[in-house]
Amino acid sequence: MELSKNFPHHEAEQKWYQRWVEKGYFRSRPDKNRDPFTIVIPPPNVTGVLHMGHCLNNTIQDILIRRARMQGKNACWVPGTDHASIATEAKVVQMLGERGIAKSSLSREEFLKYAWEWKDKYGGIILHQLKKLGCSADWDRTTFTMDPDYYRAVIKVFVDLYHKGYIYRGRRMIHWDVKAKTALSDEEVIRKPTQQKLYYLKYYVEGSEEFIPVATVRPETIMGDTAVCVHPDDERYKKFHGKRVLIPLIQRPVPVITDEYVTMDFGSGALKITPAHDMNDYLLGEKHGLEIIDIFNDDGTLNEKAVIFVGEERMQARKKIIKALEENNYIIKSEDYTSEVGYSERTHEVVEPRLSVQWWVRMKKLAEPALNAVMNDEIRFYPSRYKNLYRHWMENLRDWCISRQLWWGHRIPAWYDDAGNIIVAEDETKAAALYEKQHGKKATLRQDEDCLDTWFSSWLWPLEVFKGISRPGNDEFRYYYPTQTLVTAPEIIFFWVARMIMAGYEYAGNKPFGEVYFTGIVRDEQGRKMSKQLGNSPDLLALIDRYGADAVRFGIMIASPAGNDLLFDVKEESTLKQGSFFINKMWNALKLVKSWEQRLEEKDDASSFAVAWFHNRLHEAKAVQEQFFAEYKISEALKSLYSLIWDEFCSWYLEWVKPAANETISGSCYRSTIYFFEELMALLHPFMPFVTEEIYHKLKSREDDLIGKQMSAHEPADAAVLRQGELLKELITSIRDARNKAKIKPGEYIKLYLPEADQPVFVSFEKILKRQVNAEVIQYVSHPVPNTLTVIVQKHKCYIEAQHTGAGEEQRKKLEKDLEYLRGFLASVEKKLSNERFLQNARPEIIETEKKKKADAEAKIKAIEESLQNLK
RNA sequence: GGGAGCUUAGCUCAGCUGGUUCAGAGCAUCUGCCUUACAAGCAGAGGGUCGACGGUUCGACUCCGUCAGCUCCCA
Repeated sequence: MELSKNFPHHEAEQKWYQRWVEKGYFRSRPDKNRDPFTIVIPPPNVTGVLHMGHCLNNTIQDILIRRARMQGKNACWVPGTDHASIATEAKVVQMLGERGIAKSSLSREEFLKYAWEWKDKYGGIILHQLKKLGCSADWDRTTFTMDPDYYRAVIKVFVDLYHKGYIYRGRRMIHWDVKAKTALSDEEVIRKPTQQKLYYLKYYVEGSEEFIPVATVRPETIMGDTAVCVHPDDERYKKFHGKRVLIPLIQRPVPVITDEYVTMDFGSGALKITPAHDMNDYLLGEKHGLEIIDIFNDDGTLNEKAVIFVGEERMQARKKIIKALEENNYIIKSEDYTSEVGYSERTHEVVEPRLSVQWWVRMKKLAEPALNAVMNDEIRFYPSRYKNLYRHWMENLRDWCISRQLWWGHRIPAWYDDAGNIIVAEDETKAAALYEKQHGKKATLRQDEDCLDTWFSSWLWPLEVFKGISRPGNDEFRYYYPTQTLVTAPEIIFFWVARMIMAGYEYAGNKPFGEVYFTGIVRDEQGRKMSKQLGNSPDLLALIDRYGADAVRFGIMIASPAGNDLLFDVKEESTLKQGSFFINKMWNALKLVKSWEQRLEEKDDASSFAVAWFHNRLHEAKAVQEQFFAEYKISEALKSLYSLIWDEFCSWYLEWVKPAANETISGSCYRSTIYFFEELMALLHPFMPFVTEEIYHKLKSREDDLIGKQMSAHEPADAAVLRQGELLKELITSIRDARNKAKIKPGEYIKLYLPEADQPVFVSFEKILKRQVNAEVIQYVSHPVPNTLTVIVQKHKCYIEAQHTGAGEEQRKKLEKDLEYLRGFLASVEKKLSNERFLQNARPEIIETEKKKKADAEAKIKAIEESLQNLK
């Protein structure tokens, strides 16, 4: 079989993915004879296109799923997308805009028609991109959060929570996006330090020439003031307690109140209270029973309650009011001031705190079991430090605002009559019936216009992908739930992870997943988070096209320390190159091994030591893999495989067994080599599925596929053989180094003398050693050989004889350097051993190892001293 | 303002319950090789007083404290 020069990734990716799908490897059905291993994908936005974050996240999931599949588990990876109400609605509005249609000109039904049109056309592109990455999800299970069943499930949960008393309607202070005209959850608000001006305004005391200076960054809201607050102990203002002051320009009197909340040395120490337009003011207002005056319309313009500048947009109003205040001599001074200002994640407008009637979920009770589950490790977090963060959040939970002023999403199942009575039911018919029952009459009911927060549907994800809400207790649900592992970004621990846990306990009485692995955040080479806004995420499909999916997977995983952020060098693409070099290396190893097919001979295996050594090395590596996976150190696992394949297998093992130019290779050695190669491909397959599958098939013609291969369990490795292998490597390296330093040409043969006393140690790998250091002959001697280079490996003294051992100087320098180090080392060990307090306090085994260190160092020093003698 | 995390070779990171034959890996760098799988390679090498200062200890990269710098989450 002729092998191409390089691994043909385009062809292989297409070929194998198609075959995997056709043979149904990704498909999972309940099977009582096997344990399920289930992962639900964090559903990407239906508007999403593959970016680095997805790539990392889904590669990890695929690695876990493929590994589980090869370990005999019933691996089930459920894919899907999230309807992403705000993002999608924005896309649809944009599409309409391009067609010259204004959203306001459409009815809700018309708009939704366009929205579905958009979704059917562009939605789910990302799922195709995940296939390009090689993701082995069960595509038959693809779920969308607005699928009919899913939709009903969301509504059912809303109705249920409402009747249980968890959901209520309340006037609360919320973040308002004046551009999108919608409420935002706390999480959708981005806080950024912003340069502002702090104005000191005169609030004249009623009927007096005296005034209280009040500092504010939002002078346009003074018309909504309902008090001025000072610290009760503030001497400057004690005389004004109980008095009233006049709001500048409009002259409305408001009381002076006191509260310890005020910081005396910030600003003027006097705070204007505007309960309608500031979170803290609202709380203070509630505490002191203040009136609430809302001076804004929902688009951020001033309303008639503002009295002045009615109809002006808030930022314009600020400019105008400052001018008016200046003209009327109300401004004492202004100073620069930087503080955090909230911006809408979607529209980037400054968020307006606003009082609004919204739907809420009471969280406290739901949170209890969810907090306990994580704290007592029923659900494990990796890395575990997120437990602290989680606890802190769960213990300080606030109610969840779940209504959104959007059309794309799950419409709130609440109906109102003309008097404003509320009926919550799953559909209009049920609502009407319930209304009649409650009120004893029929009425025209009007459904709430708002939609539910997207997270109110995604918190049901692990439940409803198996129809756990719409068809509770069904077989699939009972088999797959709870799922095993959730892989997600730490930034959505509260939006999503915490709420799924709550929903899990509320609706299934059980956790939704056993383990949560938090990935790092992907950053660019400048350390900036990769984001759509910055446009610093590379085009993944282009990278996959250029380097291949395996190289991309490798590149992103190798750079991805567990739980830490990942710096991805987009410019150099260095880890991608490393990945494709690695593929090339394996491809060439394949070519080498295949070339032996024509040179087989059934004979004694001269390299049996190599086979025995690699056999043990492989089992040791398998155990290491298991350990790494158990701790979710996935990039460590990949690093160790990389080194196992490149260094141990290619650089050492293959070189040891490689037949010389005109020689044959023993059949048993060849078969072992093929077996090792297969095992290595199996270990690597979860990380790099395509190239490993290709090599697996090229190694031997076969019917089965690597993706479905069951991994054999590892056996305990023989430590003695492993030590022998390390000794051999060290001998080879040291002798080669000595050759280099003595300027012995690579092609030149040497004579190698080994210590007779150690012959039993060397004999098993003597032949390998001879070839690897290019020795013409190996002899065992009991005394130093004159006119040779000495190499000391561990405790063994070896002598090299060459035609011109010329530059003995290098050799001497090295030995002297080693000697110096060892003497220093010995001194420190001796010092320690002569320290009585050390002897008293240290554990016995520590003292033993120190004694051994001393003996070893002494032996080695002696050997070096002898060698130096020999050099003279 | 509250909370969390990070600071180890040029870069990205490992280093568990404290004990110098462990200060390590990969990439990058340097030297020598176009050796019949691979120059996308092979064989070697150099490079860090483990952010700063204190403390605990016989002994600290590893524990505690203070400080500095960076990042994230929340008010």
